Amino acid sequence: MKQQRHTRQRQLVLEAARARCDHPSADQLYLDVRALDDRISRGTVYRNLRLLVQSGELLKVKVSHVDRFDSRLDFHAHLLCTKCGSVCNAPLPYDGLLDADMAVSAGYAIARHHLIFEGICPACQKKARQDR
Amino acid sequence: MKQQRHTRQRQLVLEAARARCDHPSADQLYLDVRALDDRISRGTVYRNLRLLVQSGELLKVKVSHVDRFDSRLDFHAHLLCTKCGSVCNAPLPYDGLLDADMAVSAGYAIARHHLIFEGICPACQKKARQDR
DNA sequence: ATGGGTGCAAAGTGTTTGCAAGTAT
DNA sequence: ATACTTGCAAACACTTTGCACCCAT
Repeated sequence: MKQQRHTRQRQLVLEAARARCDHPSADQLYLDVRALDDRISRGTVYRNLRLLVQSGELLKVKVSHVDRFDSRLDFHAHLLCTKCGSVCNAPLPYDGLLDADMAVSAGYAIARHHLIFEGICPACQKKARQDR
Repeated sequence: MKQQRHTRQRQLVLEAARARCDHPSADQLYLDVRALDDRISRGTVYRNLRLLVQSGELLKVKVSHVDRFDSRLDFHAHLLCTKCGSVCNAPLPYDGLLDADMAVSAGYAIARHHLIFEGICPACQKKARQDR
């Protein structure tokens, strides 16, 4: 991998990602950074996000068709609200044994697993009750 | 939901999806159907896939940024090979208890979960050994 | 000075949609 | 006859990329 330089833009992107815990999309981060530096471009944000994921400073969360990013680096499960689209961390420890078992039974060299719960978040449930 | 009609094109799309067990993408299905009817359009394939998912005759498999489809309708885990991009069914029973537990501990109304293992499939492992 | 990084705009990829004509019911 | 469906092409959303200039090392 090629040598990474320290730039103001990359720093801004990383800080923006760390400032959020709602697993923001690239575009959300672009808007956040844009509020601090109105000259930064989308291309730069996307490029830096890719670099930051490559160097392990961020993780990509694969919950929907759009890429989302997470500054929390330990593996963990996610909760996706199918109503409002929000993504939260799930209160559940990562089960490495699952990977080991699957490696044996399927013959794959398992690196990790993704576990995503789909449902309605408490806020949307409450709203649905009020609207009734 | 509006009334669904039976059309030759929809039938072709459904049969094409059922003929594969590798969780094909919309474009792969388009190519398969296109081989049988060279007048069908991409738009029609996409539209019918959406309708077939809505009516529960197919499931969308959310393993990557591109939509993939599955004619197997029971919930099950998947294995994604990060080398060749193939997707297989995982030999693991669906754990409904996990959903019930998460509903309690997170306060979500959980509908289901997605479990995706990432790793290298046996074929790619073998190829890697040979290339060494 | 060197070569990675930036801003911009254009291109790419996968999917959806408006429209006029066609067809299942 | 009605209104859902089709083929086509244009539009869309999200992401990547080519280029000339810039700047961290």
